[in-house]
Amino acid sequence: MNKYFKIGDVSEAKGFSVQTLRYYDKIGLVKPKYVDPETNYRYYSSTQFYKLEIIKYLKNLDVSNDELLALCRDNDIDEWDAFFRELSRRVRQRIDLLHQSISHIDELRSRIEYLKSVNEHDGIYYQHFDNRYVIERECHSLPTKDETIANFTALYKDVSHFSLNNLFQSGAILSCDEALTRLDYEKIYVEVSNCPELDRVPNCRVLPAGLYVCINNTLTDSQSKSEQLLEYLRRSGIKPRLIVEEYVFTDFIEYDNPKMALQILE
Amino acid sequence: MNKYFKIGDVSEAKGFSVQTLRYYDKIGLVKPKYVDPETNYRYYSSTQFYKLEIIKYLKNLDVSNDELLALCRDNDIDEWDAFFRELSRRVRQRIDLLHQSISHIDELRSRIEYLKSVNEHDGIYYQHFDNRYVIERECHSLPTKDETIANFTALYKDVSHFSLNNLFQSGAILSCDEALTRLDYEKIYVEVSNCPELDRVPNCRVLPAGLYVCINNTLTDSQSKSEQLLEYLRRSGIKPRLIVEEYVFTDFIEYDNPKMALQILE
DNA sequence: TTTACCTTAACGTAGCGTCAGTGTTA
DNA sequence: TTAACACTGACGCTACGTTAAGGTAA
Repeated sequence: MNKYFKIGDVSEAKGFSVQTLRYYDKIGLVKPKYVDPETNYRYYSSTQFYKLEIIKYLKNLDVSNDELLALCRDNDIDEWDAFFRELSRRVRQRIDLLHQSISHIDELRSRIEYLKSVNEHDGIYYQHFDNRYVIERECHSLPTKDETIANFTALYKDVSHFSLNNLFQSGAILSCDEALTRLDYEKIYVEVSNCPELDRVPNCRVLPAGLYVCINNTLTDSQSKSEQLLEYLRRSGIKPRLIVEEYVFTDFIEYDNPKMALQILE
Repeated sequence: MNKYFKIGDVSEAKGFSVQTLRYYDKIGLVKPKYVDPETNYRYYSSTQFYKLEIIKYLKNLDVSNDELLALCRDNDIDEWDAFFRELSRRVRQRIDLLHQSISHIDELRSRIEYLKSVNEHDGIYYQHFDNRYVIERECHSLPTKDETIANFTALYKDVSHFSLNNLFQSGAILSCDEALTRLDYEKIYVEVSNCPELDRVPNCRVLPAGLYVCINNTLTDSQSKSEQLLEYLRRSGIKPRLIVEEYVFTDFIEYDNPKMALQILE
Protein backbone atom coordinates (compact mmCIF):
# COMPACT_ATOMS: atom_id res chain seq x y z
CA MET A 1 0.00 0.00 0.00
CA ASN A 2 2.91 2.35 0.52
CA LYS A 3 4.13 2.29 -3.07
CA TYR A 4 4.77 5.35 -5.17
CA PHE A 5 2.54 6.78 -7.88
CA LYS A 6 3.71 8.74 -10.88
CA ILE A 7 2.14 12.08 -11.68
CA GLY A 8 -0.01 10.57 -14.45
CA ASP A 9 -1.41 7.95 -12.06
CA VAL A 10 -2.36 10.64 -9.58
CA SER A 11 -3.83 12.76 -12.34
CA GLU A 12 -6.08 9.96 -13.53
CA ALA A 13 -7.10 8.80 -10.08
CA LYS A 14 -7.96 12.20 -8.62
CA GLY A 15 -9.01 14.20 -11.65
CA PHE A 16 -6.33 16.89 -11.59
CA SER A 17 -4.44 17.70 -14.74
CA VAL A 18 -0.74 16.93 -14.77
CA GLN A 19 0.06 20.63 -15.11
CA THR A 20 -2.07 21.44 -12.10
CA LEU A 21 -0.18 18.90 -10.00
CA ARG A 22 3.11 20.38 -11.17
CA TYR A 23 1.78 23.82 -10.27
CA TYR A 24 0.82 22.60 -6.78
CA ASP A 25 4.33 21.27 -6.38
CA LYS A 26 5.76 24.60 -7.45
CA ILE A 27 3.71 26.66 -4.99
CA GLY A 28 4.23 24.09 -2.26
CA LEU A 29 0.62 23.02 -1.88
CA VAL A 30 1.19 19.34 -2.65
CA LYS A 31 4.82 18.31 -2.84
CA PRO A 32 5.46 14.78 -4.10
CA LYS A 33 6.76 12.46 -1.41
CA TYR A 34 9.89 11.71 -3.43
CA VAL A 35 11.60 13.31 -6.40
CA ASP A 36 14.21 11.34 -8.32
CA PRO A 37 17.29 13.60 -8.26
CA GLU A 38 18.51 12.32 -11.65
CA THR A 39 15.33 12.43 -13.71
CA ASN A 40 13.32 14.93 -11.63
CA TYR A 41 10.37 12.55 -11.87
CA ARG A 42 7.76 13.21 -9.19
CA TYR A 43 6.57 10.27 -7.10
CA TYR A 44 3.50 10.58 -4.91
CA SER A 45 2.43 8.36 -2.03
CA SER A 46 -1.09 7.01 -1.71
CA THR A 47 -1.71 9.01 1.45
CA GLN A 48 -1.47 12.19 -0.58
CA PHE A 49 -4.63 11.14 -2.37
CA TYR A 50 -6.64 12.23 0.63
CA LYS A 51 -5.10 15.64 0.61
CA LEU A 52 -5.83 16.04 -3.09
CA GLU A 53 -9.39 14.89 -2.54
CA ILE A 54 -10.06 17.58 -0.01
CA ILE A 55 -8.27 20.22 -2.04
CA LYS A 56 -10.46 19.40 -5.00
CA TYR A 57 -13.48 19.58 -2.82
CA LEU A 58 -12.58 22.90 -1.23
CA LYS A 59 -11.66 24.46 -4.56
CA ASN A 60 -15.21 23.72 -5.68
CA LEU A 61 -16.26 25.99 -2.83
CA ASP A 62 -13.96 28.76 -4.09
CA VAL A 63 -11.33 28.42 -1.40
CA SER A 64 -8.15 30.06 -2.68
CA ASN A 65 -4.82 28.31 -2.99
CA ASP A 66 -3.36 30.78 -0.50
CA GLU A 67 -5.86 29.80 2.12
CA LEU A 68 -5.26 26.11 1.47
CA LEU A 69 -1.55 26.73 1.65
CA ALA A 70 -1.83 28.31 5.08
CA LEU A 71 -3.96 25.46 6.39
CA CYS A 72 -1.65 22.79 5.03
CA ARG A 73 1.45 24.59 6.26
CA ASP A 74 0.27 24.77 9.87
CA ASN A 75 -1.31 21.33 9.66
CA ASP A 76 -3.19 21.98 12.86
CA ILE A 77 -6.34 20.03 13.51
CA ASP A 78 -8.00 22.78 15.52
CA GLU A 79 -7.25 25.29 12.79
CA TRP A 80 -8.92 22.99 10.28
CA ASP A 81 -11.85 22.68 12.63
CA ALA A 82 -12.23 26.46 12.87
CA PHE A 83 -11.84 26.74 9.12
CA PHE A 84 -14.67 24.30 8.46
CA ARG A 85 -16.88 26.17 10.88
CA GLU A 86 -16.18 29.43 9.04
CA LEU A 87 -16.56 27.76 5.64
CA SER A 88 -19.94 26.43 6.60
CA ARG A 89 -21.03 29.98 7.44
CA ARG A 90 -19.60 31.29 4.18
CA VAL A 91 -21.47 28.71 2.12
CA ARG A 92 -24.73 29.42 3.92
CA GLN A 93 -24.39 33.10 3.10
CA ARG A 94 -23.69 32.29 -0.51
CA ILE A 95 -26.82 30.17 -0.67
CA ASP A 96 -28.92 33.03 0.70
CA LEU A 97 -27.50 35.34 -1.91
CA LEU A 98 -28.25 32.88 -4.70
CA HIS A 99 -31.81 32.48 -3.48
CA GLN A 100 -32.26 36.22 -3.71
CA SER A 101 -30.79 36.12 -7.17
CA ILE A 102 -33.28 33.53 -8.34
CA SER A 103 -36.26 35.65 -7.40
CA HIS A 104 -34.52 38.64 -8.90
CA ILE A 105 -34.05 36.83 -12.19
CA ASP A 106 -37.69 35.84 -12.23
CA GLU A 107 -38.64 39.47 -11.77
CA LEU A 108 -36.37 40.49 -14.60
CA ARG A 109 -38.05 37.99 -16.85
CA SER A 110 -41.50 39.31 -16.08
CA ARG A 111 -40.13 42.80 -16.79
CA ILE A 112 -39.07 41.64 -20.21
CA GLU A 113 -42.64 40.61 -20.83
CA TYR A 114 -43.73 44.05 -19.71
CA LEU A 115 -41.28 45.73 -22.04
CA LYS A 116 -42.59 43.76 -24.97
CA SER A 117 -46.09 45.02 -24.23
CA VAL A 118 -44.84 48.61 -23.82
CA ASN A 119 -43.21 48.47 -27.19
CA GLU A 120 -46.51 47.60 -28.82
CA HIS A 121 -48.22 50.76 -27.62
CA ASP A 122 -47.73 54.10 -29.28
CA GLY A 123 -50.58 56.51 -28.69
CA ILE A 124 -52.33 57.09 -25.40
CA TYR A 125 -53.50 53.93 -23.63
CA TYR A 126 -54.57 52.65 -20.23
CA GLN A 127 -52.68 50.14 -18.14
CA HIS A 128 -53.10 48.67 -14.71
CA PHE A 129 -50.06 48.60 -12.41
CA ASP A 130 -49.60 46.73 -9.14
CA ASN A 131 -47.95 48.36 -6.18
CA ARG A 132 -44.42 49.42 -7.00
CA TYR A 133 -41.79 49.91 -4.30
CA VAL A 134 -39.41 52.77 -4.94
CA ILE A 135 -36.78 54.63 -2.99
CA GLU A 136 -36.71 58.29 -3.83
CA ARG A 137 -34.96 61.60 -3.28
CA GLU A 138 -36.06 65.16 -3.81
CA CYS A 139 -34.72 67.07 -6.76
CA HIS A 140 -35.14 70.37 -8.51
CA SER A 141 -37.06 70.81 -11.68
CA LEU A 142 -35.11 70.29 -13.90
CA PRO A 143 -32.38 68.62 -11.86
CA THR A 144 -28.80 69.55 -12.69
CA LYS A 145 -26.35 66.94 -13.80
CA ASP A 146 -24.48 67.08 -10.50
CA GLU A 147 -27.68 66.69 -8.57
CA THR A 148 -28.68 63.71 -10.66
CA ILE A 149 -25.34 62.03 -10.11
CA ALA A 150 -25.38 62.70 -6.39
CA ASN A 151 -28.96 61.52 -6.04
CA PHE A 152 -28.58 58.33 -8.00
CA THR A 153 -25.29 57.56 -6.29
CA ALA A 154 -26.97 57.91 -2.91
CA LEU A 155 -29.93 55.81 -4.01
CA TYR A 156 -27.74 53.00 -5.34
CA LYS A 157 -25.78 53.05 -2.10
CA ASP A 158 -29.03 52.52 -0.22
CA VAL A 159 -29.97 49.76 -2.62
CA SER A 160 -26.83 47.82 -1.78
CA HIS A 161 -26.76 48.83 1.88
CA PHE A 162 -30.26 47.49 2.51
CA SER A 163 -29.76 44.52 0.17
CA LEU A 164 -32.55 45.63 -2.11
CA ASN A 165 -33.15 44.28 -5.57
CA ASN A 166 -32.87 46.98 -8.16
CA LEU A 167 -35.34 46.38 -10.95
CA PHE A 168 -33.29 48.32 -13.52
CA GLN A 169 -36.10 50.73 -13.60
CA SER A 170 -36.00 54.29 -12.44
CA GLY A 171 -37.64 57.57 -13.12
CA ALA A 172 -39.16 60.62 -11.54
CA ILE A 173 -42.24 61.77 -9.71
CA LEU A 174 -43.66 64.96 -11.21
CA SER A 175 -46.22 67.56 -10.34
CA CYS A 176 -48.51 69.59 -12.51
CA ASP A 177 -50.09 73.00 -12.40
CA GLU A 178 -53.86 73.47 -12.11
CA ALA A 179 -54.29 74.22 -15.79
CA LEU A 180 -52.43 71.07 -16.82
CA THR A 181 -49.92 73.03 -18.93
CA ARG A 182 -46.54 72.12 -17.47
CA LEU A 183 -44.79 69.39 -15.51
CA ASP A 184 -42.23 69.85 -12.74
CA TYR A 185 -39.78 67.28 -11.44
CA GLU A 186 -40.14 66.69 -7.70
CA LYS A 187 -38.35 63.46 -6.93
CA ILE A 188 -36.27 60.90 -8.66
CA TYR A 189 -36.53 57.25 -7.76
CA VAL A 190 -35.22 53.77 -8.42
CA GLU A 191 -37.59 50.87 -8.23
CA VAL A 192 -36.86 47.86 -6.03
CA SER A 193 -38.68 44.59 -5.70
CA ASN A 194 -38.10 43.44 -2.15
CA CYS A 195 -39.11 46.18 0.22
CA PRO A 196 -42.20 45.01 2.07
CA GLU A 197 -41.34 46.76 5.36
CA LEU A 198 -41.21 50.37 4.31
CA ASP A 199 -40.11 51.56 7.75
CA ARG A 200 -36.82 49.77 7.54
CA VAL A 201 -35.60 51.74 4.54
CA PRO A 202 -35.64 55.52 4.56
CA ASN A 203 -37.23 57.27 1.58
CA CYS A 204 -38.99 54.10 0.52
CA ARG A 205 -42.58 54.42 -0.62
CA VAL A 206 -45.21 52.77 -2.75
CA LEU A 207 -46.45 53.95 -6.10
CA PRO A 208 -50.02 52.78 -5.62
CA ALA A 209 -51.71 50.17 -7.77
CA GLY A 210 -54.35 51.42 -10.13
CA LEU A 211 -55.29 52.28 -13.66
CA TYR A 212 -52.81 54.66 -15.26
CA VAL A 213 -53.10 56.78 -18.39
CA CYS A 214 -49.88 56.21 -20.31
CA ILE A 215 -47.92 57.45 -23.29
CA ASN A 216 -44.61 56.10 -24.50
CA ASN A 217 -41.78 58.48 -25.22
CA THR A 218 -38.23 58.17 -26.20
CA LEU A 219 -35.82 60.37 -24.33
CA THR A 220 -35.31 62.69 -27.27
CA ASP A 221 -38.94 63.62 -27.94
CA SER A 222 -40.05 63.50 -24.35
CA GLN A 223 -41.21 67.11 -24.40
CA SER A 224 -43.71 66.89 -27.24
CA LYS A 225 -45.20 63.64 -25.97
CA SER A 226 -45.67 65.15 -22.54
CA GLU A 227 -47.65 67.96 -24.11
CA GLN A 228 -49.71 65.45 -26.05
CA LEU A 229 -50.60 63.64 -22.85
CA LEU A 230 -51.42 66.88 -21.01
CA GLU A 231 -53.70 67.92 -23.80
CA TYR A 232 -55.51 64.60 -23.61
CA LEU A 233 -56.01 65.14 -19.89
CA ARG A 234 -57.38 68.64 -20.42
CA ARG A 235 -59.83 67.42 -23.04
CA SER A 236 -61.08 64.49 -21.04
CA GLY A 237 -61.23 66.32 -17.73
CA ILE A 238 -59.05 63.85 -15.84
CA LYS A 239 -57.49 65.19 -12.64
CA PRO A 240 -54.13 63.47 -12.12
CA ARG A 241 -53.43 62.09 -8.63
CA LEU A 242 -49.88 60.97 -9.38
CA ILE A 243 -47.54 61.55 -12.29
CA VAL A 244 -44.69 59.11 -12.93
CA GLU A 245 -42.01 59.25 -15.55
CA GLU A 246 -40.57 55.81 -15.94
CA TYR A 247 -37.51 54.56 -17.79
CA VAL A 248 -38.04 51.01 -18.89
CA PHE A 249 -35.39 48.72 -17.42
CA THR A 250 -34.30 46.93 -20.51
CA ASP A 251 -32.24 49.91 -21.38
CA PHE A 252 -29.34 47.61 -20.61
CA ILE A 253 -30.25 46.27 -24.01
CA GLU A 254 -28.85 49.51 -25.29
CA TYR A 255 -31.45 51.31 -27.33
CA ASP A 256 -30.28 54.50 -28.88
CA ASN A 257 -33.47 56.12 -27.64
CA PRO A 258 -34.68 54.13 -24.69
CA LYS A 259 -38.38 54.00 -24.03
CA MET A 260 -39.86 56.14 -21.32
CA ALA A 261 -43.46 55.85 -20.15
CA LEU A 262 -45.27 58.82 -18.72
CA GLN A 263 -48.00 57.54 -16.45
CA ILE A 264 -50.78 59.36 -14.72
CA LEU A 265 -52.95 57.82 -12.05
CA GLU A 266 -56.58 58.76 -12.68
CA MET B 1 -31.15 64.02 -18.19
CA ASN B 2 -29.20 63.36 -21.35
CA LYS B 3 -25.95 64.87 -20.13
CA TYR B 4 -22.62 63.13 -20.21
CA PHE B 5 -20.79 61.56 -17.30
CA LYS B 6 -17.04 61.26 -16.95
CA ILE B 7 -15.51 57.93 -16.13
CA GLY B 8 -15.02 58.88 -12.48
CA ASP B 9 -18.70 59.81 -12.12
CA VAL B 10 -19.73 56.46 -13.51
CA SER B 11 -17.22 54.69 -11.31
CA GLU B 12 -18.60 56.29 -8.18
CA ALA B 13 -22.23 55.86 -9.11
CA LYS B 14 -22.08 52.21 -10.14
CA GLY B 15 -19.24 50.83 -8.06
CA PHE B 16 -16.87 49.83 -10.84
CA SER B 17 -13.26 50.89 -10.68
CA VAL B 18 -12.07 53.31 -13.33
CA GLN B 19 -9.68 50.68 -14.68
CA THR B 20 -12.49 48.20 -14.98
CA LEU B 21 -14.53 50.66 -17.02
CA ARG B 22 -11.54 51.30 -19.27
CA TYR B 23 -11.15 47.55 -19.63
CA TYR B 24 -14.81 47.18 -20.60
CA ASP B 25 -14.29 49.86 -23.23
CA LYS B 26 -11.25 48.03 -24.56
CA ILE B 27 -13.00 44.67 -24.92
CA GLY B 28 -16.14 46.34 -26.25
CA LEU B 29 -18.46 45.42 -23.42
CA VAL B 30 -19.39 48.99 -22.49
CA LYS B 31 -18.21 51.62 -24.92
CA PRO B 32 -18.67 55.23 -23.78
CA LYS B 33 -21.30 57.09 -25.78
CA TYR B 34 -18.78 59.72 -26.82
CA VAL B 35 -15.00 59.98 -26.81
CA ASP B 36 -13.36 63.39 -27.23
CA PRO B 37 -11.03 62.94 -30.21
CA GLU B 38 -8.54 65.47 -28.85
CA THR B 39 -8.22 64.44 -25.22
CA ASN B 40 -9.48 60.84 -25.49
CA TYR B 41 -11.69 61.51 -22.47
CA ARG B 42 -14.52 59.00 -22.20
CA TYR B 43 -18.04 60.34 -21.74
CA TYR B 44 -20.88 58.06 -20.73
CA SER B 45 -24.61 58.66 -21.02
CA SER B 46 -26.99 58.04 -18.15
CA THR B 47 -28.72 55.23 -20.01
CA GLN B 48 -25.53 53.21 -19.82
CA PHE B 49 -25.97 53.03 -16.06
CA TYR B 50 -28.61 50.38 -16.58
CA LYS B 51 -26.29 48.24 -18.59
CA LEU B 52 -23.59 48.55 -15.97
CA GLU B 53 -26.05 47.67 -13.26
CA ILE B 54 -27.01 44.42 -14.90
CA ILE B 55 -23.42 43.58 -15.75
CA LYS B 56 -22.47 44.01 -12.13
CA TYR B 57 -25.36 41.87 -11.13
CA LEU B 58 -24.60 39.08 -13.56
CA LYS B 59 -20.92 39.08 -12.71
CA ASN B 60 -21.91 38.30 -9.14
CA LEU B 61 -23.46 35.15 -10.55
CA ASP B 62 -20.19 34.24 -12.27
CA VAL B 63 -21.28 35.07 -15.80
CA SER B 64 -18.15 35.55 -17.90
CA ASN B 65 -17.33 38.67 -19.87
CA ASP B 66 -17.41 36.62 -23.05
CA GLU B 67 -20.96 35.56 -22.41
CA LEU B 68 -22.00 39.12 -21.59
CA LEU B 69 -20.24 40.31 -24.70
CA ALA B 70 -22.21 37.93 -26.90
CA LEU B 71 -25.51 38.97 -25.33
CA CYS B 72 -24.77 42.67 -25.66
CA ARG B 73 -23.51 42.29 -29.20
CA ASP B 74 -26.68 40.60 -30.45
CA ASN B 75 -28.85 42.82 -28.28
CA ASP B 76 -31.80 40.54 -28.86
CA ILE B 77 -34.57 40.53 -26.32
CA ASP B 78 -35.51 36.90 -26.90
CA GLU B 79 -31.90 35.87 -26.48
CA TRP B 80 -31.79 37.69 -23.16
CA ASP B 81 -34.99 35.94 -22.20
CA ALA B 82 -33.51 32.53 -22.99
CA PHE B 83 -30.35 33.47 -21.15
CA PHE B 84 -32.23 34.36 -17.98
CA ARG B 85 -34.12 31.08 -18.17
CA GLU B 86 -30.86 29.18 -18.45
CA LEU B 87 -29.22 31.28 -15.74
CA SER B 88 -32.04 30.53 -13.38
CA ARG B 89 -31.44 26.82 -13.93
CA ARG B 90 -27.71 27.24 -13.43
CA VAL B 91 -28.17 29.07 -10.14
CA ARG B 92 -30.62 26.46 -8.88
CA GLN B 93 -28.08 23.72 -9.59
CA ARG B 94 -25.41 25.68 -7.79
CA ILE B 95 -27.66 26.02 -4.77
CA ASP B 96 -28.25 22.27 -4.68
CA LEU B 97 -24.52 21.68 -4.82
CA LEU B 98 -23.88 24.10 -1.99
CA HIS B 99 -26.54 22.43 0.13
CA GLN B 100 -24.79 19.13 -0.35
CA SER B 101 -21.54 20.79 0.57
CA ILE B 102 -22.93 22.06 3.84
CA SER B 103 -23.92 18.62 5.00
CA HIS B 104 -20.61 17.32 3.76
CA ILE B 105 -18.73 19.90 5.80
CA ASP B 106 -20.73 18.98 8.87
CA GLU B 107 -19.78 15.36 8.37
CA LEU B 108 -16.16 16.31 8.02
CA ARG B 109 -16.32 18.19 11.28
CA SER B 110 -17.76 15.22 13.12
CA ARG B 111 -14.98 13.15 11.57
CA ILE B 112 -12.45 15.49 13.06
CA GLU B 113 -14.00 14.81 16.44
CA TYR B 114 -13.72 11.11 15.73
CA LEU B 115 -10.09 11.44 14.79
CA LYS B 116 -9.32 13.22 18.01
CA SER B 117 -10.80 10.33 19.95
CA VAL B 118 -8.95 7.77 17.84
CA ASN B 119 -5.67 9.47 18.58
CA GLU B 120 -6.21 8.97 22.28
CA HIS B 121 -6.34 5.20 21.98
CA ASP B 122 -3.32 3.00 21.62
CA GLY B 123 -3.92 -0.52 22.83
CA ILE B 124 -6.99 -2.61 22.16
CA TYR B 125 -10.30 -0.94 22.90
CA TYR B 126 -14.00 -1.16 22.06
CA GLN B 127 -15.96 1.35 20.05
CA HIS B 128 -19.47 1.56 18.72
CA PHE B 129 -19.96 2.48 15.08
CA ASP B 130 -23.13 3.51 13.26
CA ASN B 131 -23.94 2.19 9.82
CA ARG B 132 -21.30 3.19 7.33
CA TYR B 133 -22.00 3.35 3.60
CA VAL B 134 -19.15 2.19 1.40
CA ILE B 135 -18.65 1.39 -2.24
CA GLU B 136 -16.27 -1.46 -2.75
CA ARG B 137 -14.39 -3.58 -5.27
CA GLU B 138 -12.81 -6.97 -5.02
CA CYS B 139 -9.06 -7.24 -4.79
CA HIS B 140 -6.38 -9.83 -4.33
CA SER B 141 -4.59 -10.36 -1.08
CA LEU B 142 -2.27 -8.45 -1.13
CA PRO B 143 -3.38 -6.24 -3.99
CA THR B 144 -0.73 -5.09 -6.45
CA LYS B 145 -0.03 -1.45 -6.98
CA ASP B 146 -1.65 -1.48 -10.41
CA GLU B 147 -4.74 -3.13 -9.02
CA THR B 148 -4.97 -0.58 -6.26
CA ILE B 149 -4.72 2.28 -8.72
CA ALA B 150 -7.30 0.79 -11.03
CA ASN B 151 -9.67 -0.01 -8.20
CA PHE B 152 -9.49 3.35 -6.53
CA THR B 153 -9.73 5.13 -9.86
CA ALA B 154 -12.89 3.21 -10.64
CA LEU B 155 -14.30 3.85 -7.19
CA TYR B 156 -13.64 7.58 -7.36
CA LYS B 157 -15.28 7.67 -10.78
CA ASP B 158 -18.37 6.11 -9.26
CA VAL B 159 -18.22 8.60 -6.41
CA SER B 160 -18.41 11.51 -8.80
CA HIS B 161 -20.75 9.81 -11.27
CA PHE B 162 -23.36 9.12 -8.62
CA SER B 163 -22.73 12.45 -6.86
CA LEU B 164 -21.67 10.75 -3.67
CA ASN B 165 -19.91 12.46 -0.80
CA ASN B 166 -16.52 10.96 -0.21
CA LEU B 167 -15.72 10.95 3.49
CA PHE B 168 -11.94 10.91 2.93
CA GLN B 169 -11.99 7.55 4.53
CA SER B 170 -11.16 4.32 2.82
CA GLY B 171 -9.85 0.93 3.63
CA ALA B 172 -10.32 -2.76 3.08
CA ILE B 173 -12.55 -5.64 4.06
CA LEU B 174 -10.53 -8.64 5.20
CA SER B 175 -11.14 -12.26 5.95
CA CYS B 176 -9.54 -14.55 8.47
CA ASP B 177 -8.78 -18.26 8.73
CA GLU B 178 -10.46 -20.47 11.32
CA ALA B 179 -7.45 -20.44 13.63
CA LEU B 180 -7.25 -16.65 13.62
CA THR B 181 -3.64 -16.64 12.42
CA ARG B 182 -3.71 -14.61 9.23
CA LEU B 183 -5.71 -11.92 7.43
CA ASP B 184 -6.50 -11.78 3.72
CA TYR B 185 -7.60 -8.71 1.77
CA GLU B 186 -10.90 -9.28 -0.01
CA LYS B 187 -12.19 -5.89 -0.99
CA ILE B 188 -11.13 -2.30 -0.91
CA TYR B 189 -13.63 0.45 -0.30
CA VAL B 190 -14.16 4.15 -0.03
CA GLU B 191 -16.69 5.45 2.43
CA VAL B 192 -19.48 7.80 1.36
CA SER B 193 -22.04 9.62 3.40
CA ASN B 194 -25.06 9.97 1.16
CA CYS B 195 -26.05 6.59 -0.17
CA PRO B 196 -29.37 5.68 1.39
CA GLU B 197 -30.72 3.78 -1.62
CA LEU B 198 -28.18 1.05 -2.04
CA ASP B 199 -29.78 -0.27 -5.21
CA ARG B 200 -29.01 2.87 -7.13
CA VAL B 201 -25.27 2.53 -6.81
CA PRO B 202 -23.53 -0.72 -7.78
CA ASN B 203 -21.13 -2.20 -5.24
CA CYS B 204 -22.55 -0.08 -2.46
CA ARG B 205 -23.08 -1.77 0.88
CA VAL B 206 -23.36 -1.07 4.57
CA LEU B 207 -20.75 -1.85 7.18
CA PRO B 208 -23.21 -2.65 9.94
CA ALA B 209 -23.52 -0.70 13.17
CA GLY B 210 -22.28 -2.42 16.27
CA LEU B 211 -19.55 -2.76 18.85
CA TYR B 212 -16.15 -3.23 17.26
CA VAL B 213 -12.91 -4.41 18.78
CA CYS B 214 -10.28 -1.95 17.56
CA ILE B 215 -6.58 -1.37 17.50
CA ASN B 216 -4.87 1.68 16.12
CA ASN B 217 -1.94 1.17 13.83
CA THR B 218 0.26 3.39 11.86
CA LEU B 219 0.89 2.22 8.33
CA THR B 220 4.46 1.11 9.00
CA ASP B 221 3.86 -1.47 11.71
CA SER B 222 0.52 -2.66 10.47
CA GLN B 223 1.64 -6.27 10.43
CA SER B 224 2.66 -6.58 14.07
CA LYS B 225 -0.42 -4.78 15.31
CA SER B 226 -2.61 -7.11 13.31
CA GLU B 227 -0.98 -10.05 15.03
CA GLN B 228 -1.49 -8.41 18.38
CA LEU B 229 -5.19 -8.04 17.65
CA LEU B 230 -5.52 -11.61 16.38
CA GLU B 231 -3.85 -12.91 19.52
CA TYR B 232 -6.31 -10.95 21.63
CA LEU B 233 -9.15 -12.54 19.71
CA ARG B 234 -7.74 -16.04 20.17
CA ARG B 235 -7.29 -15.54 23.90
CA SER B 236 -10.73 -14.08 24.45
CA GLY B 237 -12.51 -16.54 22.17
CA ILE B 238 -14.15 -13.87 20.04
CA LYS B 239 -15.29 -15.03 16.58
CA PRO B 240 -15.05 -12.09 14.15
CA ARG B 241 -18.07 -11.48 11.93
CA LEU B 242 -16.50 -8.64 9.93
CA ILE B 243 -12.97 -7.31 9.69
CA VAL B 244 -12.38 -3.75 8.51
CA GLU B 245 -9.13 -1.96 7.96
CA GLU B 246 -9.73 1.75 7.99
CA TYR B 247 -7.54 4.69 7.09
CA VAL B 248 -8.56 7.70 9.07
CA PHE B 249 -9.67 10.52 6.76
CA THR B 250 -7.67 13.33 8.19
CA ASP B 251 -4.73 12.00 6.29
CA PHE B 252 -5.20 15.13 4.25
CA ILE B 253 -3.56 16.67 7.28
CA GLU B 254 -0.48 14.91 6.10
CA TYR B 255 0.81 12.64 8.78
CA ASP B 256 3.98 10.84 7.94
CA ASN B 257 2.44 7.73 9.37
CA PRO B 258 -1.29 8.08 9.13
CA LYS B 259 -3.44 6.25 11.61
CA MET B 260 -5.13 3.07 10.55
CA ALA B 261 -7.74 1.34 12.66
CA LEU B 262 -8.26 -2.40 12.40
CA GLN B 263 -11.81 -3.15 13.53
CA ILE B 264 -13.52 -6.43 14.17
CA LEU B 265 -17.23 -6.72 14.68
CA GLU B 266 -17.87 -9.10 17.58
C1' DT C 1 -3.01 78.31 -10.50
C1' DT C 2 -4.30 74.51 -8.15
C1' DT C 3 -6.17 70.22 -7.55
C1' DA C 4 -8.51 66.59 -8.77
C1' DC C 5 -9.30 64.53 -12.59
C1' DC C 6 -8.12 62.12 -17.16
C1' DT C 7 -4.97 59.55 -20.65
C1' DT C 8 -1.81 55.61 -22.44
C1' DA C 9 1.48 52.08 -21.84
C1' DA C 10 3.46 48.49 -19.52
C1' DC C 11 3.87 45.22 -16.28
C1' DG C 12 1.88 42.08 -12.33
C1' DT C 13 -1.56 38.74 -10.43
C1' DA C 14 -3.90 33.74 -9.85
C1' DG C 15 -4.54 29.44 -11.53
C1' DC C 16 -3.61 27.21 -14.47
C1' DG C 17 -3.48 25.61 -20.22
C1' DT C 18 -0.53 25.00 -24.12
C1' DC C 19 3.15 24.35 -26.68
C1' DA C 20 8.23 22.99 -27.82
C1' DG C 21 12.05 20.31 -27.24
C1' DT C 22 13.97 16.63 -24.82
C1' DG C 23 14.75 12.76 -21.62
C1' DT C 24 12.67 8.19 -19.18
C1' DT C 25 10.06 4.06 -18.31
C1' DA C 26 7.89 -0.45 -19.29
C1' DT D 1 12.70 -0.70 -30.07
C1' DT D 2 8.81 1.91 -29.47
C1' DA D 3 5.02 4.05 -27.38
C1' DA D 4 3.61 6.30 -23.67
C1' DC D 5 4.97 8.90 -20.30
C1' DA D 6 7.95 12.43 -17.75
C1' DC D 7 10.69 16.82 -17.49
C1' DT D 8 11.70 22.14 -17.97
C1' DG D 9 10.86 26.56 -19.77
C1' DA D 10 8.34 29.90 -21.99
C1' DC D 11 4.40 32.00 -23.34
C1' DG D 12 -0.94 32.67 -23.27
C1' DC D 13 -5.29 33.28 -21.00
C1' DT D 14 -9.00 36.08 -18.01
C1' DA D 15 -10.31 40.00 -15.59
C1' DC D 16 -8.65 43.10 -14.03
C1' DG D 17 -4.95 45.97 -10.31
C1' DT D 18 -0.89 48.81 -10.17
C1' DT D 19 2.38 51.92 -10.94
C1' DA D 20 4.58 55.67 -14.01
C1' DA D 21 4.65 59.70 -16.71
C1' DG D 22 2.19 63.06 -18.45
C1' DG D 23 -2.07 65.93 -20.25
C1' DT D 24 -6.91 68.26 -18.88
C1' DA D 25 -11.15 70.36 -16.52
C1' DA D 26 -13.38 73.61 -13.17
